[in-house]
Amino acid sequence: MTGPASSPATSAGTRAERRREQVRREILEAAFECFAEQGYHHTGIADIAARLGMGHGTFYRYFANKRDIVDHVITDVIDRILQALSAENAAGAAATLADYEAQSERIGRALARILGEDPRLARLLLFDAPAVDDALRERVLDFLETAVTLTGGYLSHGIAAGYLRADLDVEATARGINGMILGTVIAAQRDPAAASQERMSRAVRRLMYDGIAARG
Amino acid sequence: MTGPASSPATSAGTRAERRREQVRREILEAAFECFAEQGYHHTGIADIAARLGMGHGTFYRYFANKRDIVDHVITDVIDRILQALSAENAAGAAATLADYEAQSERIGRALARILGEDPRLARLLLFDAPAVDDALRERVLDFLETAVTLTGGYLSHGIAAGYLRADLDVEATARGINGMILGTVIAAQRDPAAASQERMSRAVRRLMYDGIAARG
Amino acid sequence: MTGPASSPATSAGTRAERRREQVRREILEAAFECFAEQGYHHTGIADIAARLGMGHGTFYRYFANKRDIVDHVITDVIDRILQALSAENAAGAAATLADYEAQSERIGRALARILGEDPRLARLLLFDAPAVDDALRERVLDFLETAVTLTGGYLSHGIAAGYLRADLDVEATARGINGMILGTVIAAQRDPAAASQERMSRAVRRLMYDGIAARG
Amino acid sequence: MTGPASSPATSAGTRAERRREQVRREILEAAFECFAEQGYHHTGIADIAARLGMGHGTFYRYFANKRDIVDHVITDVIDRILQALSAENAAGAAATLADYEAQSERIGRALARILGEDPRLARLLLFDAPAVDDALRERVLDFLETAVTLTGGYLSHGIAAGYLRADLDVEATARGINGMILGTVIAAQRDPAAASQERMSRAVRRLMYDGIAARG
DNA sequence: CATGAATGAGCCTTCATTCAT
DNA sequence: TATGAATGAAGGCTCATTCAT
Repeated sequence: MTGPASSPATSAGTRAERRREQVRREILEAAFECFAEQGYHHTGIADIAARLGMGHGTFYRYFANKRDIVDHVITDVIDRILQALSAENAAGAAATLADYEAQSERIGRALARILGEDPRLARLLLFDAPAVDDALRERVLDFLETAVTLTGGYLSHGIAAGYLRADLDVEATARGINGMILGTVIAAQRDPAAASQERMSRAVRRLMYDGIAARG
Repeated sequence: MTGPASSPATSAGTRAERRREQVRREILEAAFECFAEQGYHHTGIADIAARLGMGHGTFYRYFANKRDIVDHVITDVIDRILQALSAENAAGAAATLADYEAQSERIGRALARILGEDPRLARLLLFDAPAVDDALRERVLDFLETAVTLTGGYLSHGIAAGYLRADLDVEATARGINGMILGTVIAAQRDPAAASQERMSRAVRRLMYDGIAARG
Repeated sequence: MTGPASSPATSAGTRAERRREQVRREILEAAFECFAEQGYHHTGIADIAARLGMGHGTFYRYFANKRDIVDHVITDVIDRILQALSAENAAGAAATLADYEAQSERIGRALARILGEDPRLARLLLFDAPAVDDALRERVLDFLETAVTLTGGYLSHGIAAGYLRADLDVEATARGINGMILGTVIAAQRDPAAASQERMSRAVRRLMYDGIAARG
Repeated sequence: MTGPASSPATSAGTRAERRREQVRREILEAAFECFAEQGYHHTGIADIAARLGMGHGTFYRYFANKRDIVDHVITDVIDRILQALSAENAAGAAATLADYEAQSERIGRALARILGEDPRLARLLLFDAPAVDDALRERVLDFLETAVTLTGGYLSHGIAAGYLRADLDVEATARGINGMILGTVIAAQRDPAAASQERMSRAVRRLMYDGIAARG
C-alpha cells in the first residue's frame, strides 16, 4: 500500500515473465519496508525474504545483491516523488501569479500527500540512502539537484511571463524554495500531522510573497 | 625539577592528563575523518587506529566502543556548529530590521565558514549519523529542532520589536528559513565554492524581504 | 518418487530434519571431545568446526553460541549418567539386604561402565563445567544433589523394609555413600583400569556392611 | 583473614627483601580472593591489582604471569589443607580404636574448620584449578592422591596395631573414606552451615564402624 | 525455479604482557 | 621500583553470498 510501486506496465511478455515481474516487485516492496523501518545496514537479506515467507536464496534470483536492491528501491522512491511532482506540473502552464500560486499549492499538496502519508519514504531517501555508499549519496544529491532544476524551470517561466521579479537569481532562489520544502519534509519526520503541512504551506507562501518584514 | 616548563597548559591537570586529553582529541579527530570519508559502517576501529599509527587496542583505552565514539564525534560536530551560531548571536540584540539583516548575514557567514570550509562536517551530520541507529537519528533531528527554536527566537524578538510582521507563524516560518539554510548547506556538498554561499545568502535575503513576485 | 527409501529412520521428521538432527549431534559430539580434551576455555568454536571439517559459521546454524553448546553438552553428559542409573534402578524394588546389595552392585557396574569407559565424561562434568560460570557450576552441584536424593531414596526404602538400620541419618549417609562413588570416579581419572572399579566396589561394600573395625 | 597464608618465615633477609615478600603475599592473597570469587578465567590481572590499589604493571615484578600466580595460589591452598591435616596427625600415634576414632574426629574438625570457614578454598581447588590446564589439574589430582596415601597410612597403622580389620584393601578403602570427606566438602558448597559438618561427621563414623545394615 | 545449508571474510572487543618514564 | 599506556594476538559472532538439491 505504502511502499514503492511504479512502472505502469505490469503486463508485457509471457505469463512466466509477468509472474517473475510480480515477485520482483514484491521483493522490492518488502525491501523498501525493511530498509525504511530498520535502516539499510540493520536489514539482512534474510529479513526481506522472511517478510515474504520465501527462502532467502530466492532473493538472489531476482536481484544481484544487497547493494543492487537498495539501488532499485531508491530509484523507485525517487520515481514516485518525481511522478507526484510531474502529475501536477504542466511545466510552464502558469500564466499569472495566481496560476503560479495555485500550481505551487497543488505541487505542495501532492508532495505532502505522498511524503506525509508515509514518512518512511523521506526517512529512507534522506537518512538512510546517503549512508550506503558514495554512489548512492550522489544519486540522492542528484535527485535534489533535479528538484532544484525543476523549481528553477518554474521560476524562469514566471520571469519570462512577467509575474516574477526579473532580477531573481533563479538557481539560488530555487535552492532556497526547495530547502523550505526539505525543511517541511524533515519536520514531518517528527510530527507527521497533516495539519503541520498546511501550516508550513501557508507560512512558506507568506514568506515568499509577502516577505517577513513588517510593512513600513 | 619535573622537567622544563613548556607547553602553555592547553588544559588543566597533570602532564599525563593533558597528554591523555590530547590523544583523546586525536582519536576523535581521526574518527571524524574516517567516518566522514568512508561512512560509519565502512569504518573499522582498525582504520581509526591505523590513521594514527597506533595499535587498535589503544582505541579502547579512550572510548568504550565504536558506538561511543560516533556519539562523541557527532556531539563535537553539533557543538562546533552551535558555537559558530552563538558566537554571532547576541540573542535578541537586533533593534531594527537593518540590525536583524546584518545579524542574519553574520550568522550566515559563520555557518558558511564552518560548514563550507569542511564539507565533511555537514556530510557526517546529515548523511551518515542518521543512519547509525535510531538514537543518533533522533539526536540529529533534535539538533535541527534546536536550530528551529533558535531561529524562532529571533523572529519572535523581531515581532516584539516591531520590525517583523506581527502575523508571522513563528514556528512554521522558522522551519522555512532553516530549510533554506539546509538547502544551502546541502548544495555546498556538491559545489563548496564560497561564492555560492554569497549567492545563496543574497537570494535568501531577497526572497525573505522582497518576495519573489514582481512588484505590481 | 522422492528418492530411495533407505536410512532406517533414526528419528522422526523429514529427511532434512533427520539430517539436521544428525549434524547437531555431530557438533555436540565434537564439542564434547574438544571441551573434554582441551577444556572449555581453550576450545574455540573454530576448533569444534575444524574437527568436523566444516566452516565455523555453520556452527551458529545449530547452536546460539559457545555458552549454549556447553550447556547442551553438559545436559547430555548428565542425562547419560542418569540414564545409566535409572536403567538399573527399579526404584524401591529391593526387598532384602541381599537384593539391595545386588542392586547397588548393578548400579555401580553401570556407572563404572559409562564413566570408566570414557574418563572424559567425568573430567568434563567435574573438572571443566564448574569453571565455566556460576550457572553451570550450580547445574553440576544440582546434579550431585539429585544423586544424593536418589541414594537417599534407596536408603529410606531399605529402612522401611527393615533391612537397613532405622537410625540412619538418611541424607548425611547418602552424601557419604555418594562421596565414595565420587572418590572412585575421580580415582579412575588417573587409573582407568576397570579392575580398580572392582576393587573399589568391593572395598566400599565391605566398608558399608562390615565396617572397618576389627571384630572384637 | 581467610585467604592463603603459609611460609612461617616472614622474616629473613634485608628490610627490602622482607618488604618484597610482604607485597608478594598481598598479591597472592588478592589473587586468591579474585580467583575464588570470579574464577580463574574471569579474573584479570587488573582485577588483582585493583584490589590492592596498585598498578597492574607492578604485578609482573612479583609474578611471571597469570599462570604463575594461580600455581602459587593453589600451592598455598594445598599447603594450608595439608598443614591442617598434619597438625592433628601424629602419624601413627593411635594405639587403640578409640584413639583412632578420636584422631579421625580431630582431623575432621580441622578440615571442617579450614574448609567450612571459607568455602572459597574448596571451590577454587576443586572447581576452578582443574580447568586452568592439564598441569594444574594433575596437581589437584596429585593432592587428592596424597590425601589418599595419608589416609592409607592411618589404615595400615591401624591394621598393624590390630584395631582395624586385617583384610582391608587399604588403598581402596582409603579412597572410599576420602570420597566421603570430599562429598562433605562439596555439600558444604551449598549449605556451609557448620552443623551439617557435625551431622556428616557422625553419619560417616556410624557408616564406617557400624555399617548401614540393620543388626540381625 | 526455489530453497536453505554451508561458508568464511570481516569486524568488534578483550586482556595478558611489555616497556618507557 | 612502580606505573599504566600501548600493544596485538586471539576469538566470538554476523551475514552476504554461493550452490547442491
